[in-house]
Amino acid sequence: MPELPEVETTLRGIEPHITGHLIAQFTVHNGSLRWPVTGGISEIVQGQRVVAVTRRAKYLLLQLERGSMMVHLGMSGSLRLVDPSEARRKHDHIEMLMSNGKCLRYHDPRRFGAWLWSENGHRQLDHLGPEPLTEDFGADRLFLLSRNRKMAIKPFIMDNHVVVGVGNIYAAEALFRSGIRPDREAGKVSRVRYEKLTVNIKDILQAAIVQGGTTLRDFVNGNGEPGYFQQTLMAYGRGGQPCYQCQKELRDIRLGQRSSVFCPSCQR
DNA sequence: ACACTAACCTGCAAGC
DNA sequence: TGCTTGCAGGTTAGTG
Repeated sequence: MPELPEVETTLRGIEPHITGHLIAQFTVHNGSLRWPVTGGISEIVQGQRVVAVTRRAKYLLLQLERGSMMVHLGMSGSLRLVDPSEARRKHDHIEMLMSNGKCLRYHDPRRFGAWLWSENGHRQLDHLGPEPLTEDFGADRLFLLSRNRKMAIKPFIMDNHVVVGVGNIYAAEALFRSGIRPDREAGKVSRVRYEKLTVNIKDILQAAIVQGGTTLRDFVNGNGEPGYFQQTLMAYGRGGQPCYQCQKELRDIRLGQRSSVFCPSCQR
């Protein structure tokens, strides 16, 4: 799944083909997602115009005339624009036929994703921290929020209350570039190192967006094309292999049930 | 408030 | 060949 760059890539791929058009038909083939999607949703959204498509954290928001649909891709979700005549694949759970003839298909083998309709906002968005690529996210915030926190720094920067959009891949990469061990206690990292980390988080996310995201197994953008950022990964997925900087063997430890690769020599 | 675990589900690779 | 195990991009709900 999709971290922030993959969601942003998806947004840019589908937005121009969706915005301004009517939802002609909305079909739920399998509504057993994180929260059940009932067939009744179809009657509500059909006939409504898509006013805008935006992103908040890893959520996509389809703004309709009388409310909004919040879409999350979970771990294995993807959205693709297809010709309606194209055969539906296994795990294509939801499809949205637009008045311009385009069909948006939601594919999600693990079904950790979500499609939620609301007329007046989504409570999931209420507690979210700042967007990483805006001025609202800076080193001061990381430094202040981390004081007296015993938690390891990697789960700390992956906490959506702290900052959104930093998932397992980009957390590992940002810490590698910053020379910070992922298991370092968040409250003991200096302000100077948080400044470096902040810059690296922003740089990496931005670079990944430019390259169309990271495709590990099956991520595709709105047009079915893969991303290329995986060619840039220095740490993620490289446990046991030599560090590109010092040739020492990269270690793979578990933090908060997530694999965390780092270089014991370059990261302290 | 904080720290930590288990859970949701399918697919795939590795090991026996 | 098959069976079992563990792991995978995220988030929430529940425990102390």
